[in-house]
Amino acid sequence: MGRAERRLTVKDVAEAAGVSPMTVSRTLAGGQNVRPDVQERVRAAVRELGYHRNENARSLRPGQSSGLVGVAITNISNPYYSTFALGVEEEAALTGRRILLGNTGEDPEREDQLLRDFLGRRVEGLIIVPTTTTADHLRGAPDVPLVLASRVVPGVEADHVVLADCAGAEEGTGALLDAGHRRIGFLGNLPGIFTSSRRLRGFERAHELRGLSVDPALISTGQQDTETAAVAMGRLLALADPPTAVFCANNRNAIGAMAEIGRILASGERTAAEMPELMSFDDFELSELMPVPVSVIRHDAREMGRRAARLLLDRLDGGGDSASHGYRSIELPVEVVRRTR
Amino acid sequence: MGRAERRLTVKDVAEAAGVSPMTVSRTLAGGQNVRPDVQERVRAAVRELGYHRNENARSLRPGQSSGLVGVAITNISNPYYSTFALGVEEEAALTGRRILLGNTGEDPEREDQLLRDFLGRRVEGLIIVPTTTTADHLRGAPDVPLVLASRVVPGVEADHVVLADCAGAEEGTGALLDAGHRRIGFLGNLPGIFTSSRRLRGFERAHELRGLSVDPALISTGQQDTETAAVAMGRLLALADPPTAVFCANNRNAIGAMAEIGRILASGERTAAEMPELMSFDDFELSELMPVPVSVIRHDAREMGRRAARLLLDRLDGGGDSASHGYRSIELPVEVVRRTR
DNA sequence: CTGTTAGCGCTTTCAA
DNA sequence: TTGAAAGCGCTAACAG
Repeated sequence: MGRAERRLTVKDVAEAAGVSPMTVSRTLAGGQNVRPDVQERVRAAVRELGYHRNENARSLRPGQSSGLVGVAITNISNPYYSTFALGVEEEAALTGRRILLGNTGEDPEREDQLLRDFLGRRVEGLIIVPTTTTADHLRGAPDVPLVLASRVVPGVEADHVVLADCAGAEEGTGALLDAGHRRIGFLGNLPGIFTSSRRLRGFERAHELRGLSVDPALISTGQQDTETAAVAMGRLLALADPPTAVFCANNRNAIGAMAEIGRILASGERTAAEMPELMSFDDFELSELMPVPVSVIRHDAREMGRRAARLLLDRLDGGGDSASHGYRSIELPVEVVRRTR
Repeated sequence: MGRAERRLTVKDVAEAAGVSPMTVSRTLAGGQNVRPDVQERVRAAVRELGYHRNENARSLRPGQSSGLVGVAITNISNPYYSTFALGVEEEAALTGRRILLGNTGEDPEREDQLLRDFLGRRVEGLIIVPTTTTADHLRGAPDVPLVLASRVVPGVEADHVVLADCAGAEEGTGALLDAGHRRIGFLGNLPGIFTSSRRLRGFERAHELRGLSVDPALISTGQQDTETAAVAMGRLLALADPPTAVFCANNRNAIGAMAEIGRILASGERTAAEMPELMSFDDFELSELMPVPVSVIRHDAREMGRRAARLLLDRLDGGGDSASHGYRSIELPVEVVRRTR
């Protein structure tokens, strides 16, 4: 119904309530110094007309904030990131803020555009999962607080929350090695990505600590989605001396690897017993029901979102206090859940 | 570095470039009627200072739009909705718009707040997955175009895009019945929800068409998450005469049901052969690898997001033209993928 | 307790 | 081609 031709303003409400715009403004701001009966009249007019104040105009006044937090993630449809976004949204909502969400798709240029746009919309702060390790745009400008999540960019000083990538990968890999595995494959995404390289380092370190070497032929990186991960898994399985276990550095690679295993099982060429077991950095739903054992390195993406938001909100609301201490760094723990045949 | 103390304005740029604010504005708007060399000077100053215009102030002028689309979904962390959001974001980004994302958590009150907030931020349009069938807040006001997705609210006239819930559920259920199943369980979310009731209707209709009746004891609704779905599944399995197949009306119920099956298998009390097979409305990753066959009713959430965005953008950019014809209704097809033992 | 004035950053309109 | 003035909707600061 009633698509208002002209947007309503304080003036309209003021007129309807028989008061001045200022009284309307004060009432809407909480009602300080406005007689209760007048407040009631104003609120009635607001309801009647269906008025809601223009937050953009409001945020134009100095000292008024936009109530917006810019969130840039690399892939909304990855459950890991969407759960992360949920955590940010929840925490931001607690302070009455909304999130402006953008998808970078691992494209530094899109990330750059996104950030400029966010700033243009006067977000109070930024929470981003950076796409790249070159960070000119990040270093360049942000005149608002910035929080990095999941990945850190060298040279950019900012609050950040990351996972215990290296330690988790080392522990998970160690569990496989200690169980007797000697040929362990590695599937990861782009090598330049912070989490990737940290997880690979953990993988390697577990070997080193035990005086074992890693066969480069078993390492495949660069898979960003489940399709390419499945192809990479196929290559590992086709080796003359295939791995007896495969470490998947994220859920995309784990899902792809598992799908490839499923394909081979369905073809009847090999049995589940002949297939490598998996270790997945990132738990995923029903991972416990797979035809081959899937151990997982579990963590809480939602909590990571909440913590990232907290870091930001502390700076925004904590006043000069929290702003004074240096950049804060949070490393969230991960939990290795081992599953065997 | 350089956290600007005072935000930069056109004036600062104008001063730096030795021109008037208007010239800066014109240059940034595309450069109509500005000498090329002057434009270059302005752009240099913009780069130099790291200026970006205040979109909020900009959108204050009449005729200027905010470039924002409000998106309210019920649960970001549900892959179905996050993929939907991705589709919306992609399509909106094509026209230079951003999405303001909010999570309602199936709470009508939060939805209401969210919409008011969105309108206050002068979104150009709204795309929402409504939480409820009572729609006073929806009918009430929206002075911007509204698109409903996934669910429709009776009495609210708005463009919408939904799935072929009823037909899909009927086809899926029919496939089970035609395969000889006579006791089919049903797990769904809140009965009041549009998709739920449509899918239940399809389930029932498949029975009716074959002259079969549905045992009410096999129908369980109200499960919103995987935990409660697992409990409900447990109850079905504990019946004296348990179902031989279970129809899960969405991915949350399917995942929960499957988890429960897995738990029982792990306990060794029963074998996979003794477990019901599943029919899931919503595909999910690796559904083909489950210990019992999972047939899926597959659809494209991302496409639904894109289509919803298109409906909205057509009204926004299509001018009075598209605004003239009545509300448009899109029903996206689903595909039943049958898997058997 | 209430109203008036002024101005946030931007751009449309009009004049130079 | 450029600039000056005016005002979008709102609210601090200052009257009254």
